[in-house]
Amino acid sequence: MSFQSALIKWYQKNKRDLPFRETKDAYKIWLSEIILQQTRVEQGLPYYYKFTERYPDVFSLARASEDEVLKLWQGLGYYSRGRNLLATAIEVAEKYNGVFPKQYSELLKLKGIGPYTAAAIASFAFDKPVFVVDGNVSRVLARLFEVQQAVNSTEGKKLLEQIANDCGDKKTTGIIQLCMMELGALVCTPASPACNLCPLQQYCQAYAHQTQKLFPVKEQKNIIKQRWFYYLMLIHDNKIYIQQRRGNDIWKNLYEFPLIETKEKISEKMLQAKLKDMGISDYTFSKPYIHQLTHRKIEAHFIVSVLKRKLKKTEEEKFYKVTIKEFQKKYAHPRLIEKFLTDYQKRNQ
DNA sequence: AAGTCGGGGAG
DNA sequence: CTCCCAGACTT
Repeated sequence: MSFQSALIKWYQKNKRDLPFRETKDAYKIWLSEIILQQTRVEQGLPYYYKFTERYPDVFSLARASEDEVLKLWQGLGYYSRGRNLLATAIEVAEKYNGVFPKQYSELLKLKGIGPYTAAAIASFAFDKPVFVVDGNVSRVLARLFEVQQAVNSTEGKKLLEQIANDCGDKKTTGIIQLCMMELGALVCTPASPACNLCPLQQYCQAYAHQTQKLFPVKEQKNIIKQRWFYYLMLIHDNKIYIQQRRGNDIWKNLYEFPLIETKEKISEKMLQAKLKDMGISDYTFSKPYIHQLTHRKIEAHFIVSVLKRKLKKTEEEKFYKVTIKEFQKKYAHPRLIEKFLTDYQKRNQ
């Protein structure tokens, strides 16, 4: 028996029931693929349900505002996916009459759709024989064949794609693709693969040599850069000041409190001077909130001040004013801020 | 080719 | 803590 048939057999018995596998609707498949980029199925699934319920088709999504989409996307991260989601929905609705293009090359032109997602849609929705190597597949293949090249190098990616394409013919590509992804997610996991449950055990070179931990090979270590955020929760008239983040930076287009970002950690005294310039004298200084990401560590403090009067006109115009409840309910904001607000409300109830 | 974009879960 | 996930875009 070939490893392909062993794999397919395993898949049919062990696959998870996932809603986006039960449909051929290109819209829903596209939506699921965008949500699942760099995101575990368990984490993305609630968002898939929310989005398909609120926006059952591409036209309803195309009618939404970006604020609305980002609010629904809140908590999932990589918010450019949410922005591109809307942009592409509008383009498909207007330029393509609401029908997703079937060709890989056409799909690739749409915002937020790269090589993986274009192939996934072409394969899953339109049964095209295209194979793509995602994180799961690269791990399975790297172990199966003890691939020495780094999976995140140009050379390694090329090689893996060749290997992958040799794994199936035109008829079996789609199913083999799904099988390998599922195997990577359920059995051939990064840290401690369940080789005893693996249908490919007898075909696996890494298993034969007990070198599972050495594969896949990766290059480059992560350098974690630090940032320091001082958020001002300024309360006036029972409302707080907020602004929308602009520029190509983390949390683009999400909402936040007025922010003082510094290149180094600064003392409370240094901050005091800055605040005094803004006319803020009476305030409390929160504990540090450490927001740890893969390549960023953000240390945030929250300065809470109840203002006796408005900010200066020039400052006042920079911000929106809303109640805390409105902010939480209607304005997409980072997890970090939501965490602070939860603590804040617990203390003040 | 390298840097950047989030958040959560596993180990 | 560190690493990784149904990757894509910018520089």
